[in-house]
Amino acid sequence: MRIVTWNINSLRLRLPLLARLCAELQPDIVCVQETKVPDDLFPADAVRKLGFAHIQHRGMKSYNGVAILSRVALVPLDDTPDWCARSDCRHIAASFDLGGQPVELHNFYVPAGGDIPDPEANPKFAHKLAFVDEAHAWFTGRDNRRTILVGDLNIAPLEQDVWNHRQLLNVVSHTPPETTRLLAWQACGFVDAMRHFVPASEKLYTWWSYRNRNWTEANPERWNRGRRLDHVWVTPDLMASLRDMTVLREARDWPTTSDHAPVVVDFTP
DNA sequence: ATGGTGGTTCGACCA
Repeated sequence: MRIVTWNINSLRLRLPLLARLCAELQPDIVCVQETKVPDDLFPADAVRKLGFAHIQHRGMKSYNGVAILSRVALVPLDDTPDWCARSDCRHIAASFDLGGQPVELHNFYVPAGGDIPDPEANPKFAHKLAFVDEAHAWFTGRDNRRTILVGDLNIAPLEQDVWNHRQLLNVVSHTPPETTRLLAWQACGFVDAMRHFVPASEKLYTWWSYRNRNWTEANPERWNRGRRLDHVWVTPDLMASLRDMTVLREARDWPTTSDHAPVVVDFTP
């Protein structure tokens, strides 16, 4: 069972790249964020042609939007909160069968939080912190079993999740109020599945800014200034099923691609 | 300290 999470930054614009991803990786389930497509305009036919007969999507005009594209049957999970009472299409969940038992899959797109890391001065940052607190509280109140949580969480929690820890300590995505909250949410019942495969002492990124041009090895000044904003968490009862994890870094070099790379995780039943 | 790029939608907002 291969699951991919990818902030695709416009599903309609990048349908050809989704096709390429599927041709190269043959994923069973793809969780996408920032689809930027309202539900009535969702390109369901094109997605079905890629082999995903089972689709759950929650979108709005212009912003946000999440979807789960699956080759295997999905049972939608509808009793999820309206985070921060905004109806802004940042979470969708469903369960599917893994080895004869259901697994619950949550796909999140956490608010980016704007530029100023001060909740008093920046309502977007306050929203981000409140969103993570709410999600933490909701999962804390549940019996988390056989659950996978993926998505663009827009926070790089560990020192080696950014290209320069000290330099980014006051940059939104890596500030202590964010990283502390994210790790507290994770600790309420999850294991970091990416760090299960790559030790915390090694650099690991999933996002490279569009604004950093010429980020090639030939340009060491700007090379590889990444952050790990995308995550895969699992409940401990699924750790024995974890088989492999890859950040498809090469996808960040595809023409007209997203600023996020897909994260691929393989499970065995 | 600033501005750098990209998507949605057509001026401004968001990332």
